[in-house]
Amino acid sequence: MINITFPDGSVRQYEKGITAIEIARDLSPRLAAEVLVSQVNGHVYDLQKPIEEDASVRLLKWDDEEGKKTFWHSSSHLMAEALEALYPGVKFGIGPAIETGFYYDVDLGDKTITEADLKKIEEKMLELARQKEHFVRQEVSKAQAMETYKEKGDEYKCELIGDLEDGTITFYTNGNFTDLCRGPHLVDTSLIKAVKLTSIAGAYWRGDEHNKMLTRIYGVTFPQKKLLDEYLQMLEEAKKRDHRKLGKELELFAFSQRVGQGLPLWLPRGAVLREKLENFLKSVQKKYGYLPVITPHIGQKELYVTSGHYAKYGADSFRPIKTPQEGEEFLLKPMNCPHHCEIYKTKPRSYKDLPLRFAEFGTVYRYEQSGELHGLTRVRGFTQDDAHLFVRPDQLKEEFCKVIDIVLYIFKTLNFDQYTAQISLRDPNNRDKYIGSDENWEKAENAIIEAAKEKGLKTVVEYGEAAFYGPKLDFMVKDAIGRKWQLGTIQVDYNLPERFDLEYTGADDKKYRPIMIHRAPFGSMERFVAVLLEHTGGKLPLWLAPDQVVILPVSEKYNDYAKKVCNLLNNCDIRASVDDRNETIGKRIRENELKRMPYQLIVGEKETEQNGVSVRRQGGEDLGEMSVESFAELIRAEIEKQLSNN
RNA sequence: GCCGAUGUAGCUCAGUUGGCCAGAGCAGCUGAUUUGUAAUCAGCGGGUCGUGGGUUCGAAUCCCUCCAUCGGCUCCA
Repeated sequence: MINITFPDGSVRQYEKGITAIEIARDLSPRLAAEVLVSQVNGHVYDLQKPIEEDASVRLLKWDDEEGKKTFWHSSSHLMAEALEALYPGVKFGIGPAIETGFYYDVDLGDKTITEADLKKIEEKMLELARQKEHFVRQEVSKAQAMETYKEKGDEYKCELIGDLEDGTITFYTNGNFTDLCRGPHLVDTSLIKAVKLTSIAGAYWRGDEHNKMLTRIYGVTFPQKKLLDEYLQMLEEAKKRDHRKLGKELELFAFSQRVGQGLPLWLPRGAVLREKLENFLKSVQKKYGYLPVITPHIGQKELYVTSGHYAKYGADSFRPIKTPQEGEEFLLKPMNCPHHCEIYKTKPRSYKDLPLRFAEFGTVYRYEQSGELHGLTRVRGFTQDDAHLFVRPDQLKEEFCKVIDIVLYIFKTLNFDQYTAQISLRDPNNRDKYIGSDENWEKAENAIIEAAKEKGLKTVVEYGEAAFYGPKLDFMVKDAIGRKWQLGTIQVDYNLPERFDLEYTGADDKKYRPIMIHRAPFGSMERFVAVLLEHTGGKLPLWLAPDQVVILPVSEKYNDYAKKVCNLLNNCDIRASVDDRNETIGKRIRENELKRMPYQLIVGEKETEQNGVSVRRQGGEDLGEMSVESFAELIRAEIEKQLSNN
């Protein structure tokens, strides 16, 4: 007999060699029906794997991350089986589970698959799922595995097997389909009740653009039809919140083919929104001792040769700008840091001057590959809410912590209450990708890790995600419908101070090198506005709304009164306008609702007589009649509440 | 940049297998209406069918080039 310990601490005894699914059946039939995969002593295993000794066992279900992952991984095998049935001779690359769903990369030879074919594949998958095919694990030798796939003519699998160690190779078979796979998998396919193949795209074999492009088919599956419906509904909701759509509808920004791709045009309303965001951050930064600076949009090529960016990115950037002067070349500013370094160098600095914090809403231009451009989240010209902090080593951690404070304050004010921080460190196996000494890298990495810990951030560490000049801390927020976005970033840099030979004089009259912190809490104005729109669905908080109030006279007779009210509100710094178009009141209300107008004031006979307004809040709530002064006070109080955030 | 899809009026979309002058709703303009909390009525104007080329008696429709957009891949200082 062996002892099995459960997550609640209870222990039961079972025969040696019992499987997790048998344990589940013993505990309850319902659990047995729902369990997807097991975790034995921390490792995820097939439910049919015999347990040979004392172990702690968790039975993972749909709600467990690993449960979902196994479910989707098995689904990708199910899809592969369907593909092989429908397209004989298809070769397979890899088919993993992803955050939502799964994909399989396939080589269809001279055949092609289009969106129209997905339905057929879905139906085949459901047909196979209903046959309750068991996932059967089989250990094979490297030679056997190689032989199988050579015979099948699948060079991709052969390549994968080539990289594996003999003795660790396993196959999984469901129905007529066998795949090289580490597992684990579901017990059988019958748990897969709903299938949706979501899209089809090209993907390079092993992610390398020099390799052949395979066809990637994305899908998602669920153990209940209801869950699929909910998922599809979420996708609909996401579509409605798409910032590109909202940007057009709310007249915030636009793109023009003539101006060029990836170069956003900010419309009047969008410009107001941006201005409000900028002013908000400026006032926070003022409190934290930042000094505003302004630098030009271009700089001599030499500047970027000094910074090292030219060597790294020069070839893939906008071409240098030539002048009538032979040999003179300028680059469009791709980042603000080199300029800020030169500001640092405008005079000798003492240890007493530090930290120095130069802030600038700096517009930069980067030649992103055309296929990468996307709405406002990935553009070729954008404005960073940038600042560079020049600090002494003994100030590094404290300054880093204060930057984290700013980021968190912004998140709180804008109701991003779910966020994590990613600590991006060097790829330990590929150190020549980075510039700077090992010693400095270690110091910088430790400073970030400690600061994040001190601030109690929920963090994940990613190796290989660091910038080439230093490690960074990136903030990821979850929006109102659960999608993750990367926003602000804080980066430690020992490299640029070196390259620009930045110094300060210490108390001992010796020269020292300051450390630089790059930071952008929004990331960029473009990206932040995009995320904010998707988060709020366009219902911006009152203090940010480009239009806060519209006044609707019931008929022409009340236009003058409406204008008077409008003036009063404008004088209180409230962004109000009159909608006196010759349309019914119902139509004007509808249109202003569609524009996400926070407040609509209806004025007619009653209101004119009593010097009042009837207040409708966005969404339809009727706040009744009140004086103009009370309304202005209501607005003031609401904004104050939104900005105080304590 | 690569793979795939798409591109018809300011917006959202129709336009059968190539065939008279390319359509609708919304928006716009004009007029009527003077409106009380999510679409008043009528009339009018508006398109080189993304661009350039080709096939054809004839092209929005078929073929090629380029441009842009979308979904991915790669990338993201």
